[in-house]
Amino acid sequence: MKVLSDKQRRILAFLRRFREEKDYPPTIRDILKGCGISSTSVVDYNLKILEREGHIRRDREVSRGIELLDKERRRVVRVPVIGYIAAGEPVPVPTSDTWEMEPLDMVEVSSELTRNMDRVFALRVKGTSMIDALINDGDIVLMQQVATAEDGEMIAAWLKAEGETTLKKLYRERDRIRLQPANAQMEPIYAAPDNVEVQGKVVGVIRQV
DNA sequence: TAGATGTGCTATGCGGACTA
DNA sequence: TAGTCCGCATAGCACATCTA
Repeated sequence: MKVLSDKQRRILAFLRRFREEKDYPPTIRDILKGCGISSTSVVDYNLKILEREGHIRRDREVSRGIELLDKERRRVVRVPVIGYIAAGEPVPVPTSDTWEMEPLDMVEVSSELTRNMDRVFALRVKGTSMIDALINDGDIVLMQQVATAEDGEMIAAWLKAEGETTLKKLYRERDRIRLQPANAQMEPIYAAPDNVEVQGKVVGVIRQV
């Protein structure tokens, strides 16, 4: 395998960065601008080399048809989708006894997303209270089962008196807990500290398009 | 629906480095 | 020194999509 030139490494890094930021591949002209190259033919020339060397795959039939072929294939882990999260409906969070319970569904996610944490489960979101945090109705949130959380963390909070579970950001105030929605149209929920039980914190989101 | 724009690609040629 | 290769620039074509 040939050693890549600086320009080829720059293009490869740009492809990775663009993919992570936008979740779709760049055009040749995006690469041109992003890498400070002055001609599309230079981009094409270097993409041909990257393809030949097995760093990328190109589909010339479609626009943005550049696919990164990472050498270290990402490991995929299966996460159980154990229920829904929405105000008013309790969520069946697994305990140590019920961890192996039958899930509604399973989702496959990159191990990078779960960062090898244990006790990770998924919940399907019902409602739009976290829409400003880019969590919409139908999305799936990856949760880690924890008993406590830091201020500002997004959690599944069990309101004992109301018998409800809700997905909100947690803030501790003097003598109460504020559960803050990420939706300008919605008011925060205030509750006594002993009425709130943290069931898990959000570690990732799988968005529905 | 026509023109504008975006995108991918090719043909051609130039300059520098290397080699026989 | 001429030939070859590499990396690049310029010009322009074809096609798809957008917009007035």
